[in-house]
Amino acid sequence: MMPSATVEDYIKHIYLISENRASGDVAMGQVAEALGVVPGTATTMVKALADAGLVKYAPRVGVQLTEPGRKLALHVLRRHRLIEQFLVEVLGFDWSEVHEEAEQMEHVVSDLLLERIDRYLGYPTEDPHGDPIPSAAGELIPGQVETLMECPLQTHVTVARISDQDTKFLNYITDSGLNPGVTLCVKARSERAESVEVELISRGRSLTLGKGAAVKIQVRSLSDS
Amino acid sequence: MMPSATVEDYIKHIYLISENRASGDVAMGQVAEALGVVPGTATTMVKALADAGLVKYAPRVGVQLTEPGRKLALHVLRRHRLIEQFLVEVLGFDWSEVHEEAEQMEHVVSDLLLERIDRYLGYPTEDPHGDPIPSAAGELIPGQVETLMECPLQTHVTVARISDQDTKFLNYITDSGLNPGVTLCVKARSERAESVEVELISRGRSLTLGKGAAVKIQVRSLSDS
DNA sequence: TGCCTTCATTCGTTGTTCCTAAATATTTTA
DNA sequence: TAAAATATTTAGGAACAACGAATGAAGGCA
Repeated sequence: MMPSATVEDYIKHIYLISENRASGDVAMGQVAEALGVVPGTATTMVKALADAGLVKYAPRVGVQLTEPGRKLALHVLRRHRLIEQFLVEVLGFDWSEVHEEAEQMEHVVSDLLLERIDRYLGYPTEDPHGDPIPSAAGELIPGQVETLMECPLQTHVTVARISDQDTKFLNYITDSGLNPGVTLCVKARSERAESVEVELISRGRSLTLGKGAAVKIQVRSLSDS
Repeated sequence: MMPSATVEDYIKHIYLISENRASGDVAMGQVAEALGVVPGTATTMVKALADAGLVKYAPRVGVQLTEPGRKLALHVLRRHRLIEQFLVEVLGFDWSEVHEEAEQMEHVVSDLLLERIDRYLGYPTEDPHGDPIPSAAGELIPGQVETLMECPLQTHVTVARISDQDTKFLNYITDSGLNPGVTLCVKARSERAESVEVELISRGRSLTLGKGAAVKIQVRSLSDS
């Protein structure tokens, strides 16, 4: 039985929540919030997912993807990210506006079509936001990155990934010249003031970001691969 | 309110059925058959479509698209056919295998994406089967064509359109060399035997078709535009 | 220890969407 | 005009996805 779009969304969000947090279990509250439903709804749905073998559910503890669940999550993510990449690379979409579109299409494109898209794009490994694209086999190379709040100071780094899909935020990123691929250097950071001062190398400009924005910007040291 | 995929399918099929037949009204039986439901279901659904203002429904007479209904039908058809064209032209699909894929996607692509696809393709007027693509404004140039059962004998004509979406039939067409664009000449026709003898000009081969197949193959005289 | 707050679960319901089966009604046709 | 073909009505049901409110559990704090 093909999973419904709703099931795919639940599984995808559970994956995305647990991806960052090290702990294995995702709290129901987080699931409910991510999906925009009341907690009771999430509990019911997650139990159904457990019956379908996609998650392991421990009442009052949380939920965790099983191997089939993880496979499904990566499959959905692969569809989503390849579609985003395609929209940007081929159809000239702006990277900040592709998310909604991909959100719809990720539930209907066939494996065959996805394969063609992948081939057409030359088997890309990242989407326009810098997010890694899972392989058809269901593998994902995480790509080690640090946020602007953690990376070394006075070092050249490139923007690898913006971990937020909000169009407004992405537009801000574009306007500030912080797109993935751009080289920059963290000049100073103040934990107390919760701010980071960044120099954009190519533009020779500096700007200061608050912690909230800084943690969403992931960078890679230039020395790496 | 956005029409559901089911509503779009009903409207699309009502359009396609009435497109060929001159009479205004489509019988409920035909609607039911096209959608693969029992007649009662079609009646109920069509009444809902009438409430939504998409069709005019006369009990025991039939159903007819209103202007909004026609607009919607052409909009869906435009999506379907542009997607098919895109899959064939850009992603290298075979024209016989794109129908199912487009069937899914036609319900989710946004107007913006469709516009980009249209532009990317250079504003095509026909899909891979030779079906005309309605304009964004909801206009459709019918393109006058005749079937192999009607066209003049001993005249060079080109295949304009195959009015069947069945993969097996389309594969047969491909194998026989009767794809849209191919030039041929009807040598003889027998109404009684319900058969047509056709010569493929470029291949110098002849073949005989039954009436059932012949009426699905639409041609255009070479003298026309 | 025991209460209180927070978070989660259960339960009863709701609402949509789409469908079927079977009885009934109307038209057409022979 | 009766039989055959078509439609319509009625009653009902399954799947899906959600909510609100009552209940329950667990950890923090006095």
